[in-house]
Amino acid sequence: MEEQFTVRQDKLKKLVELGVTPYPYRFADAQRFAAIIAAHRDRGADDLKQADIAVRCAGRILSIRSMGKSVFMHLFDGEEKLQVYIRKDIVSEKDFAVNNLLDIGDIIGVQGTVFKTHTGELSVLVKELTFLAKSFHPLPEKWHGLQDKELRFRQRYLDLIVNSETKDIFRKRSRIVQSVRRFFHDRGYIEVETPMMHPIPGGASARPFVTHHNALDIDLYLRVAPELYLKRLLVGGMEKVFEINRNFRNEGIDLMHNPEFTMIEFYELYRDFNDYMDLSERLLLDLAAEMLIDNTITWQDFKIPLKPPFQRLKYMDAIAGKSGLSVEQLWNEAEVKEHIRARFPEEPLPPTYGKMLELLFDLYVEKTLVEPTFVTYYPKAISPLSKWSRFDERETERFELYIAGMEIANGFSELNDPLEQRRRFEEQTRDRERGDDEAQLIDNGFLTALEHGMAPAAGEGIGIDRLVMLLTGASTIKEVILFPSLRPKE
RNA sequence: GGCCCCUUAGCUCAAUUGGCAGAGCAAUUGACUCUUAAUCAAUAGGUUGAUGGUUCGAUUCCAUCAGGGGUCACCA
Repeated sequence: MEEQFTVRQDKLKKLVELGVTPYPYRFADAQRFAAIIAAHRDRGADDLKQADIAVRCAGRILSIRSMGKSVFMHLFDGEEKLQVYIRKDIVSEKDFAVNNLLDIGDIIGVQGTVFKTHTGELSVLVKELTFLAKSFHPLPEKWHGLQDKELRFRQRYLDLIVNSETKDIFRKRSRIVQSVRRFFHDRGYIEVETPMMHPIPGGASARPFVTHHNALDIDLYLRVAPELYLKRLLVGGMEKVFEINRNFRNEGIDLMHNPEFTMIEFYELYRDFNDYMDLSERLLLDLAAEMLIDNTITWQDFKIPLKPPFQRLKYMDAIAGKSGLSVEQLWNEAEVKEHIRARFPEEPLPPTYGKMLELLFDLYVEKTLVEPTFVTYYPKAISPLSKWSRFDERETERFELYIAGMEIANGFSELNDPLEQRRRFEEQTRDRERGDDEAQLIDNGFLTALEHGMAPAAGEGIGIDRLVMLLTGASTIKEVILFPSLRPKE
């Protein structure tokens, strides 16, 4: 422990005595291991010997097998492993002395020629060795990798060095985000950035984090959603916009939730929620084609084929189907209250009618929505930013997409009647007074924007972390966030 | 936040009803010019998460605390 640290510091001193620069500035033109392997993997040993191909590459030492006057090491360039072979009769005396002071975990650069060992492994015969960095700490064990979840998350760099599955997940995450971006750019959307700090937290029902701005001497809230700012852009005539960024919600941490999480929200003028269900389906199928085998999500115990068209199910029908209540009974607050009291006496009675419906939905429906399903026509009471349904004033043109019992997307025809929007906010204020502390606050700046006239529009948000979970099979949200929220230690 | 489980060497894991805390890898020293879980010989490494308690004796039993995992609640 302490001993390994001091031993390795001594080795660095000895390297300096040999004339090595302990922290050099650059090692340019290093080839990626993957490229070297791909270029020469299929060539025979004799062929390679004759070709005498020079390569230059760098990586972290993962293993050392020394036979005294010759040494094999595996290097890792963050992506692939490559074996290098150092012989006393080939490298300079100094380089061989440097080699003898190397530890697993150190980073070196090498120049040499490509060859194949007797067992056929493509390797680099080192001619020149460049010391690049010392590791004072030992790497986790090579057989089992790093198992301890806490260490994996707190010291993610170790996880990335030792566990290749971790690296795969984040490479896939990058590809997914890239594909999503391309999807919207290809359709003429422009990417925007709106404030992360809001004077009034809005756009979603959630508790915010509070911070303070000293110069203005005001409290600000980390945003729970960018929605109200993106819709201001719609008023400004930005016809198609999207933003991929973090939202912050002051809620619990579990398999599906991290206090900061990544959302894409996108909006388009002259569209409604039907258009956006179609668009969501297209996006999911494009991603599936790129990321999945047979368009099938493998997650937990589920195998879920993504087959269009996705099922569409009205919110109230969904609850009615599972609860035994009729849709008309569900529209009656007294009946709903009675049902909850009778069937779920242990549940605290929600403070508002909307919350009661949400409770029933969560208890009866959510986990059953394994196949991709658009739940549609959410009640007005729980959808303060959605436009009322053209068929039933009690409902809104809102949908949520569920896959594997997880909420993945939430979209709607945007409410663009400023007077109705103000009434909805006022209703939220009444909910808040009844004890719903997640009810939304009145954002007068947003209302003023709507009063200038907003064309009909559709909008939607998709949780990127959950999407990545589904597409990579990751079991928890912590596996798809590089540095998930943990209690700080020490 | 409630409940349940976990915490032993740098890492991965052992330890009989409560009876001297062990192994592999990593490390140190030595041998070895095609090894790849390299091999061989030797060595070192521990306040068993922390603090109290019970006991002749605690990794083991009890209490409190800390961190983590799982679950429930809130939420996406």
